[in-house]
Amino acid sequence: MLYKEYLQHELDKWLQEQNIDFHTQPGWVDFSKELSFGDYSTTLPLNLAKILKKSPGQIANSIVPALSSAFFEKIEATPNGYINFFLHPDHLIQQLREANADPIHFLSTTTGAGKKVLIEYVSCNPTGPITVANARGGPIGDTIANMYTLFGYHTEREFYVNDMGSKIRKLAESVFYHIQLKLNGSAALPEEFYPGEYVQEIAEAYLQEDKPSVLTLDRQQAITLLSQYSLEFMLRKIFLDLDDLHIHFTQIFRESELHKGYLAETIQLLTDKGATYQQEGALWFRSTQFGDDKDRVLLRKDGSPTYLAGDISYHRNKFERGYDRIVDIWGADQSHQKPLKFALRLLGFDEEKLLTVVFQLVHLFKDGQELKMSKSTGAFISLRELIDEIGPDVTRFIYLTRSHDQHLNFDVETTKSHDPKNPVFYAQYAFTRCKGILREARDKGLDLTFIPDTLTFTDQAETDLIRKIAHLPDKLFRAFELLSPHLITMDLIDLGNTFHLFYEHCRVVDLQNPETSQSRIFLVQVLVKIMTALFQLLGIDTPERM
RNA sequence: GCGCCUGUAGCUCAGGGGAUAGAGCAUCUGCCUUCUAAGCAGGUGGCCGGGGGUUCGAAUCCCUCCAGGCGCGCCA
Repeated sequence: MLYKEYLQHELDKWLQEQNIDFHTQPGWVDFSKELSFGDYSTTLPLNLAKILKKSPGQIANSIVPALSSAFFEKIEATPNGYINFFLHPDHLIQQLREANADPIHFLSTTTGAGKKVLIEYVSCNPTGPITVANARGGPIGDTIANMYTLFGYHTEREFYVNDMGSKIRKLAESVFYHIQLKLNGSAALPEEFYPGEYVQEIAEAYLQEDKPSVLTLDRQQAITLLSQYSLEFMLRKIFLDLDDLHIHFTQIFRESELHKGYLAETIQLLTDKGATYQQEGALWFRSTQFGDDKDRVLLRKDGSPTYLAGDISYHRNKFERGYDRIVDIWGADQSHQKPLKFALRLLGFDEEKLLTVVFQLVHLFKDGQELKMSKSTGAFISLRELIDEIGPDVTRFIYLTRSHDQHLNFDVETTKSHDPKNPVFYAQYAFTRCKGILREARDKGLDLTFIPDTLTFTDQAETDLIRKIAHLPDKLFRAFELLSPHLITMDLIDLGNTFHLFYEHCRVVDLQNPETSQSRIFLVQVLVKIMTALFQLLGIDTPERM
């Protein structure tokens, strides 16, 4: 149940009845700052004071009588002008029962029913292993996609492969070098070269597969062959690494698909709009017309399309596939957002449908020194190394604790030491404690399927936990609106905290007090279901024991 | 120089113009004969980068300065 939405609606209704030409703003109904202020609070009276020329306290007093509702036990106007809403205990228990019956339905809404969303993420260049830096889009994109699914959207997850660019050729040149070195004992270093160890790995894998010796081919043919091979090799590795983080795609889109006339057609469409011009042998997009810093090249002197031209075509294709919403998860080093959106507007697409989540880059430190990562120098920490050191759960959790527009800094040493104080364990431990309680209950012969007709909760720690559960739908919806998975992570830590408190205060399995025991077992079972759903959203495991 | 992001406790970070600025970690003090102490309770710790402005009210919005990151290719 989304109480914020409900309350905002009620307040707007009151404003209308009073003929006050004023509309509430989303932030005006929010969770109360502390438990003594109830569950939800509004600052509407404070905002009305000036218009109505009355004190906020007076206004609060005049609104309260109009707001009676079965959901709330108490609606209180404070002298300083807040209105605090206290959820009714009976209603809270009703919410618990609903959460138990169908946790997914309890947590979500059907906002996206019948709608289609495409979400594209990671899409790293297959010119090397996926690194700690470019993997960040993985957990973010995957969790956002999970949220869309939760809220009823038909969700497609896409990985875009740049299989046409010069960087693939550079990789092939590098692999070719190693093959020549291996077979001939010597080779000329190509002008463009990737120094990483993985390049040798590709060369060795190629030779092991008993391929016809590339050395008999002319250079051009050899490079073409090796481009293909290296690309597929790296893609397999990337998807294997992502698989360990439980990241999967419903489809892969290859840039080469666009080069069968679609890209040329897209450029023609832009030209038809008068948005391109020829200069110095290249075809330019007149993006300054829309406020861009400078015009952008679409077709180079040699006639080959730029990355931007490809991406405009790719997004045109996304739009033409008919989604209600298109989400791009981009690293901060992607700089062509502006001209891309200009082009799409020009092509007649609704920009509002396209949401771009830009995440800031990852910075690694060791002994206080930043480790600079670069594929071209071969210096980087691969995602694989990180997963091997700290496991997939901690890896995902680290990526998901920070807001995407926050730089992600972490120290290699502290992260590699598998620190048991990592916050992911705090939340997971709460979960395993729940599971421990249920095991104990079962061992003592209690019936876990039994749901009492009357549930009684008297301890403060119990009601606090129940209230936290009741607030979750609002919290999740907020995380969804903002496409901010890290808020879910925070909620899990918060929920864990409230549970640990409950655990200390309230003995659950207690044969001397069967009624209290049954109510608490029910509560723990609901919590298990809720936490499972939240961990699933984050793609993090729910261990039985730790 | 221009554009985007950031600056909040010792560290990593939450915080939708409103009530006394929060969490985890670290540190100090207590708590295991009871469902896992990877926990709980309590203490220490803050000119919310500086300055100005808007407002009844600013960590939050605007301007400016300082500091850091990223981008500013006929690379992808």
